[in-house]
Amino acid sequence: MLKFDIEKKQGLARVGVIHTPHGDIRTPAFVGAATRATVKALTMEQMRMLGSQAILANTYHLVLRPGTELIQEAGGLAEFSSWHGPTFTDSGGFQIFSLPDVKINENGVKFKSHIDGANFEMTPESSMQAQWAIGADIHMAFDHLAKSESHDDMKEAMERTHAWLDRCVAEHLRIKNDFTWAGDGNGRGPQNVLRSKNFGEGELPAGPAQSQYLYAVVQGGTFLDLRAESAKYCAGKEVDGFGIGGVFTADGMDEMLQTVNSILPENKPRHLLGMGQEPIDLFVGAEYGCDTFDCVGPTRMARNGSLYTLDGRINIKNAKYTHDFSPLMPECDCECCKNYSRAYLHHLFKTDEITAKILASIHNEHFIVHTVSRIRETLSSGVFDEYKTSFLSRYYGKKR
RNA sequence: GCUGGAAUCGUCUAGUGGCAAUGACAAGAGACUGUAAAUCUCUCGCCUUCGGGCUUCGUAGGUUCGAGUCCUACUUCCAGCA
Repeated sequence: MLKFDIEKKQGLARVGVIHTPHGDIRTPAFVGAATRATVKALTMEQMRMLGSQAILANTYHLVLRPGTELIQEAGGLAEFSSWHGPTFTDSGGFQIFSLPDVKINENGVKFKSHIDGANFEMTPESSMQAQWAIGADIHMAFDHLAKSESHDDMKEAMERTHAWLDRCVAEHLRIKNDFTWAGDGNGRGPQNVLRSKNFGEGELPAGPAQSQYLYAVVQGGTFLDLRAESAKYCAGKEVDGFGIGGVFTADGMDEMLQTVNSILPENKPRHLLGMGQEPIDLFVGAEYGCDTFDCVGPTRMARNGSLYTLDGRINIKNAKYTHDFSPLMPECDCECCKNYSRAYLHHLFKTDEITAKILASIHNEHFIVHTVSRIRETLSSGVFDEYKTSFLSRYYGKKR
């Protein structure tokens, strides 16, 4: 069982620590989206420097390239990418929702590779196998998002997700029991080499067996009855934590999370899948009991020139920043804000220098990581409500 | 000086007598939430009550119902010959 200590609670919100084989995650925490085993435009060193505690890669992308065998050969995702910290993998289920030409049946999903059009199939079982081979600390169950917002489609997607969850749990436990993960016990080393348990006495790996952990995914869209049903279903399963999926906007998220997180067992961590582009997502998410977040928004916004400041996002490409020699965000202590001006960033973006995307990504990722860290600190010290009010009123100004 | 050729939106460029006129870049702005995204969308002669109106393709004339497209002259640039 994944170890999760709760240090402090305030309503549904909690401050805690998730203990993974690759280290601790002090929650609430923002997990960097490293879809293809890299956070776009950033090195792992830069991720460490800006304060990131964990990364999340995507099974679908890694299965296509470079393939799970190679990652296994490298010693797992952490070794391969040199991210020597906690790792998550998303199941690939989200691709059902985001790719065209997807055929879904009860067994699984048939995709066409977006790279070369090759036929590709993923099932709950193959997703579990791939995630074990990739070797992230925390895996997501293979889930299914609805094809529309209607209650019928949401219900169908939820029920399929539940059926698949049972198969994910069974396969996860089968792999866990049939194989052991060898390592040095410190979350380092070749712990990601799959080995049969049936080897001889002297062949046992030196360190204690490492494990990997599974989160169920709660679905149900914006319908509270479905969310409640899904939360109840997932809560009853032998899983280590929960992902909350299918959320696309902060509108109504408080009520939805209140429903879901009141049902989910308190002693297991909860990950709000894909949310965190807007600061309000993180405040509401943490306030209503989510422990970790991931989102491609911060780095994508960065590459497209949309940069966070305490007064809201700005488009650094706008002409008004041509002569603005002030730091992007004076209150920020990231490498970008400490060293460079808005005018310089503007110039880098206008001339399409790759440095523009690097510096912007450092800042945006730092901004979001740091904001969630502050959420943790203020929850811990009991001034979360004040922080939330002042942050959001300044960030969104008259818009809210 | 002679002989050819060329002059179209900030730049380069398409353009058969029925075009406010092609494409690219530049410029201006917007979008982006478990990444097919260093991507995508819109605007880009002036005015508009969004129906349309007005002025445009080096300059000035001309032919024609109609000219960026044909003719004449001029101006500038390019090439070759002097």
